[in-house]
Amino acid sequence: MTNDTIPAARIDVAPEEACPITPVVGIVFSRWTTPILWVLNEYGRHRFVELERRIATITPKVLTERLRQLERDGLVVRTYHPEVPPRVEYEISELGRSLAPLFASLAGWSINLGKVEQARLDYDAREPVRGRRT
Amino acid sequence: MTNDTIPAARIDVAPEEACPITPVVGIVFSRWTTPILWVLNEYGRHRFVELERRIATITPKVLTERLRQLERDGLVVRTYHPEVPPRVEYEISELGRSLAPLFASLAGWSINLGKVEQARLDYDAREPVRGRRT
DNA sequence: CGGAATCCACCACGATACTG
DNA sequence: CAGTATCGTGGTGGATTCCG
Repeated sequence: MTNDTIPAARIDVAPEEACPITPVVGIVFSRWTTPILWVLNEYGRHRFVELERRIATITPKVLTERLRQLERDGLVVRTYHPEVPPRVEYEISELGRSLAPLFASLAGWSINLGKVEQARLDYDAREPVRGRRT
Repeated sequence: MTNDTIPAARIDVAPEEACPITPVVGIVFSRWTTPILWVLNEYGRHRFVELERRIATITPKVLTERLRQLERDGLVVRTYHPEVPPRVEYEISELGRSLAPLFASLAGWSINLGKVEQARLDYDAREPVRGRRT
């Protein structure tokens, strides 16, 4: 505990981000990951096509990519059943499940979506006044 | 509490997303918004350049864009002081401040980053076995 | 200082095949 | 069924320049 530990340093924070949660956001909230994790968490194990249908607007290619990434990050578990026809199942991992309270929090914040919508209307209503001074 | 509330409907979920938190994610976790909100929430009101320096890797163009978006969504308040030289200050709004617990949750989940890293190492270690069957 | 305007590069995503 | 391969594009972000 001598003073040869980090010398207070500049407050410039990390070189990368001024924000400690950025890495988590990158992992958990990159495109399509939330619908996938939500579905797996909420409705349990799914086959590929089931996910595809459940999410509907995702293409198989992108679904594959995202599932790979989630599997790699340890948030999703992939199980291959060597049958004919082949069957693959995806389920949320324990690590993935640990995100549940977070998701619940997020869902809870949804009650504020109306305020956001209203803020947008207000903003758009007074913004045509070009120049945006004041 | 009669059964004339939402008639069960199809479970096909929303047409857009199979996931109710997607809208919130779009608003709160789009690119750069977290560092900005985090800084404003954590360190209070900032001038444009201060934010620029604090975040460091962001370009003024993108910073402007994101600040506009956040202002429009009611998460950030912009105050213009007509002086010479001009001075503009950004601070988090009450609505933005309501995200604080969420951010704290996220920050708390950071303890799992090591597990993610380990999962990646494991995955990469066994993946060179091409074919990815099993 | 606090931006706006312009130009450009990249790649994530979508669409459309095809396969074990 | 559960993907992979290939191609094309648009939209986002970076770099640069200029302005009130």
